[in-house]
Amino acid sequence: MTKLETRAYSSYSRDALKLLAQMIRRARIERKLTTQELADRAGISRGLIQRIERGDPGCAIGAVFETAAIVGVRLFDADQPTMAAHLSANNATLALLPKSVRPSGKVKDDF
Amino acid sequence: MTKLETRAYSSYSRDALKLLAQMIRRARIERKLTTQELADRAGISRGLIQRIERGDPGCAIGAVFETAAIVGVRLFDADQPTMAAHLSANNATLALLPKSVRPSGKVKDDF
DNA sequence: ATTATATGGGCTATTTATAATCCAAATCGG
DNA sequence: CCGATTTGGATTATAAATAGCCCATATAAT
Repeated sequence: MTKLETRAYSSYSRDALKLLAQMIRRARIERKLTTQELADRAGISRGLIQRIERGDPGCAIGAVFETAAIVGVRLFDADQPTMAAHLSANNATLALLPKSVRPSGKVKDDF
Repeated sequence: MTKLETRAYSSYSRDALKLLAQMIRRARIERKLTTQELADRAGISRGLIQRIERGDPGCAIGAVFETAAIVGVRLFDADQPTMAAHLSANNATLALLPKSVRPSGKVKDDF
């Protein structure tokens, strides 16, 4: 039985997922890595590599990101120092933001 | 009991995960959305939103990407048409690549 | 063509994530 | 300060992912 769709995904997140999956697969092949070799390096099973390269939404994001990192796919188009910079910058901004949110009035969206 | 570390993650993928988590949390607060409201919109539980904003590697990537999309966090710094373009470009490239990989000789890496 | 092997897919057992609670503490608006 | 509510964290039952097999097919190198 093919599992029939449990959740709904926006086309945006579905495309992002597919794109990441394709980039990983392409990078793996270009680096001449076997699915098994990649699985071993990532510490996961070959079957999971297959699901990752298929863009399965149910895969653990940690496994996907780790796999991407191994084959050299850059998330956020950024290297580590750049990401670290963004992290601390975001931390600073987050510190200034309210710690809990009150939906003022009835409006939930701004546009 | 705090679950003791099962897997190892590279610092790169851990940072990428944290960064995405922070961007989501920041975007949610800036949009004045309650964790419950965001959970409802994403079709997931509030507890999962908390783990997503904590950068938990075990979260399903579909749930994370969907949540990001809802609060307006752009994956790959790209809008939908841009991603679609990358998708088809990648498809074309993949078609030219070998369909299966043979580790030539003993070398697994190229550098 | 032949041979070795990579890939795709299915299957089951086990681990893990997720939902749905509930509670205590923190936070914000009045 | 007070009251309402958001948030964080724990717990438990359920659902789902993952690992580890297996087999058939496709692919690539010789």
